[in-house]
Amino acid sequence: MSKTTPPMKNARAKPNPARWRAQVESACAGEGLHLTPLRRQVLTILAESSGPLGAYAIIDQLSRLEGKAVAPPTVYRALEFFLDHGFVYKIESRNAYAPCEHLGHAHHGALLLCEKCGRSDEIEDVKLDRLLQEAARRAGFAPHRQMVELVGLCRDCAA
Amino acid sequence: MSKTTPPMKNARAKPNPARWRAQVESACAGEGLHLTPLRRQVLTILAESSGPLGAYAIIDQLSRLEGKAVAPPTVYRALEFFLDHGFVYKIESRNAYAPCEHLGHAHHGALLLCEKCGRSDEIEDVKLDRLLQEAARRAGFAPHRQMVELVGLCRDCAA
DNA sequence: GGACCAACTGTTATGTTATATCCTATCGAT
DNA sequence: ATCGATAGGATATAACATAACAGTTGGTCC
Repeated sequence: MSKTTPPMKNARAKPNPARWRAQVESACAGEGLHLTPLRRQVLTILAESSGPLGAYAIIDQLSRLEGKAVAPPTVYRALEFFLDHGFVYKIESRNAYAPCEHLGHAHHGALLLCEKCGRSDEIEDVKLDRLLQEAARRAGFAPHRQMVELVGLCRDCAA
Repeated sequence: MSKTTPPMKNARAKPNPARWRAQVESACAGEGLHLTPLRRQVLTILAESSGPLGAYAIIDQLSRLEGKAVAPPTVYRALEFFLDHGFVYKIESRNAYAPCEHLGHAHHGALLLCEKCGRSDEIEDVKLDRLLQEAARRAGFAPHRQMVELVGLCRDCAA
């Protein structure tokens, strides 16, 4: 098994994997999106992971679950589906993927990435969003997608 | 030549490549940093590019300049040097590298990335930084490095 | 029903980005 | 002169991502 972006050692479990799954399921049902068996598998893998996963970590896990080799495009396509609909976000600075809490609110969250335990927390801050929008506007820029990632130590690891 | 993150087609020239070079030179002199011939070459390549460059675009250019193949670690090591000292920033969402304006001010800038022309502008916003710091602190998080990237259309391309 | 189209998945191959490892050269300090 | 520290060369490989094409399924239209 290759050494791909793993869920880091001490990463704490997601607040509520089951809830996230349920939210995605209902959102898909509501919007007529196809939550196929394959996508459901990936959903489960992401939900049950203790932290953000690299695409190849997902590929490895899925291969185990399926009992046969799964090729990269299979997983990347599932990820694309989740990304497109805002169910998952990509952590650009790590090439990793994680469940997006705050499904409703057009996920503009900022990411807090612990460099010790690998944990990834999402925070919402309306003021922050407004400020970003405004700063962009002043520069004549029309933003479309935003990424805010803070790398450092989480509360637990700072101690 | 491989198809690596190029300087995008219409990317406008950097405000002042020469000034940036001079700033880096003087900063290195001041802090006793070794600005070796190799690093100087990479500096020049970055300064003269019309936009952010991928590592392999730098490798290609450097290979041309040197008249012989340059291996990836050579360039990655030079980039690491510049990144460590805040002379260059990495655009995580593009895997590209660009000169860092605002050398003095512990570059906390936000990046405005035009998805049409490829241009990358850096904006400083003290309020934004404060807000981020504060939001992190509220979450018990001690940030260390921050990345703020907005992808969208720049003024010129919006028209 | 049969023709068709769109969405999804499988498969193979390849492209792109980044690092590990080991070795050599240079230079200043002991 | 030796030694350690820093820089760079060379080889190999790891890690991340997409292109291109083929097969399958499920719906729609006639």
